[in-house]
Amino acid sequence: MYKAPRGTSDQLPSEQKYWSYVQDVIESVCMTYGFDRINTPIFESTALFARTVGDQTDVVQKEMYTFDDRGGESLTLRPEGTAPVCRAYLEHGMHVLPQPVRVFYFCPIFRYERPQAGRFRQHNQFGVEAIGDPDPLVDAEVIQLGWDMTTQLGLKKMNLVINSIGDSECRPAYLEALKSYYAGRLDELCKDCHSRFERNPLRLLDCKEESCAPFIAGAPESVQYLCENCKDHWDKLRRYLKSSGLEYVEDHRLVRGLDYYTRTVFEIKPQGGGSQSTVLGGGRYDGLIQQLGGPVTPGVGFGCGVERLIANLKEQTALVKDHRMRKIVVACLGDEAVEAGILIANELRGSGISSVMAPRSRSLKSQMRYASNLNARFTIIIGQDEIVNQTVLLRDMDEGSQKETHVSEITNMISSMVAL
RNA sequence: GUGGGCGUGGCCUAGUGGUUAAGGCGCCAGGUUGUGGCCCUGGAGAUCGAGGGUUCAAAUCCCUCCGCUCACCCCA
Repeated sequence: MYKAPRGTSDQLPSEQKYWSYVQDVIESVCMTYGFDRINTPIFESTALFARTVGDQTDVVQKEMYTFDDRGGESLTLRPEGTAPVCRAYLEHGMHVLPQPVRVFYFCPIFRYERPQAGRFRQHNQFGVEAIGDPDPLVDAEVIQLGWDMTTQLGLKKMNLVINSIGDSECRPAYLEALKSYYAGRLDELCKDCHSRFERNPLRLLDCKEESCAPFIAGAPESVQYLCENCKDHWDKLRRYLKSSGLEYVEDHRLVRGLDYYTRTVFEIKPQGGGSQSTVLGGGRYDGLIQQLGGPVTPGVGFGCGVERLIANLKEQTALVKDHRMRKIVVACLGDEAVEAGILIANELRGSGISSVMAPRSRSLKSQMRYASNLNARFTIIIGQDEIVNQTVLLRDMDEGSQKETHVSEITNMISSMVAL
């Protein structure tokens, strides 16, 4: 038996209401913030990600789905959404558009990881990018969009966490301070923190080991090492967030895993959420486009895990309406009736009404049961008598009542009743 | 990549050494002529994750592998 590959899953018909609900809300929120949709390819040149995400990051080191195509070119299934959008920005000369360019995407993301709760090898991300404006006002706008989306989805008890990790100007000094702080306590740190010390000191602040907690509490904070420009950016951002009434938590332990982030980083996660609960994460990436060979171009954005959004929706039992149209089932007795039934079903479809033929070579009882199991709104019954009279029986499955109707009137009649 | 838990019809579960593996949900069909939902009856559907071992006898005990799941690393 074939099964969906590890870490992937089918979005079954019964799940579709969540997906269309989330997509609808996302699209309308993005629209109100002036963000337009962009779609990029599902795979890109491997180098695009290796260069921007960072050679030393786990994403590049061990999580990319990379393959050579038949022409020998190394391609990679998109492991994140920002770099492709920046590539498209450059490729299509979007710097001539009014800046910042505001776009959003909704697409599958691939990472070769061990799956667990809230983590998959293929998942869907909704993300936004605002490219071409360094102003903290844009950071605030992007953050507010993300927050608005979660509230409009109906998610409660979410936390917005923000931090600033500086830029190429001031971060080196901070990293030095952090390393010298930790250098004296190396033998007291956990095994993972030893490798963090070497590979990615910022992540020392994110250790979940209890024994490391006291060191984190006393560690130097990046916001205290910000250079003039970064400090100004950080102060203004917070002022903008406050003035729009957004409640946020400053957390100096918040760091992000991708190398391209500068200054602002932020996350939205459910209160008391487990380990893989972050629903939305992003930040500013002022050096990314330059790294792609473009001119110095600032940008800010976030990625949001749609599966995690939906998991939260279900947990909070937020009401999500099923917008599927109820069906009309056409039940026929005899070959002649089937031919008449096909015509009627097609006529209904032509008027935008969902209609299906009941499975053939079954008793009427069985066809009725079928209609009932599909939660059909009406069943149209056609037998010999109806053929002769040019009529059908229209049965209301909710009321349990039925009446004989001339074939020429059936579509109008159903249209008016479905409209109710 | 590392560690824990778990694998019984499509789904949920009983069975923890002894005849044809049990039940619920779902599916299909019947309960007299062309009528659903409730009820009743019946049917289909499982090489008990796979392979090997112990035993007179294995879903049940042991080993290996595979899969799922949770956690770590890391991330949405």
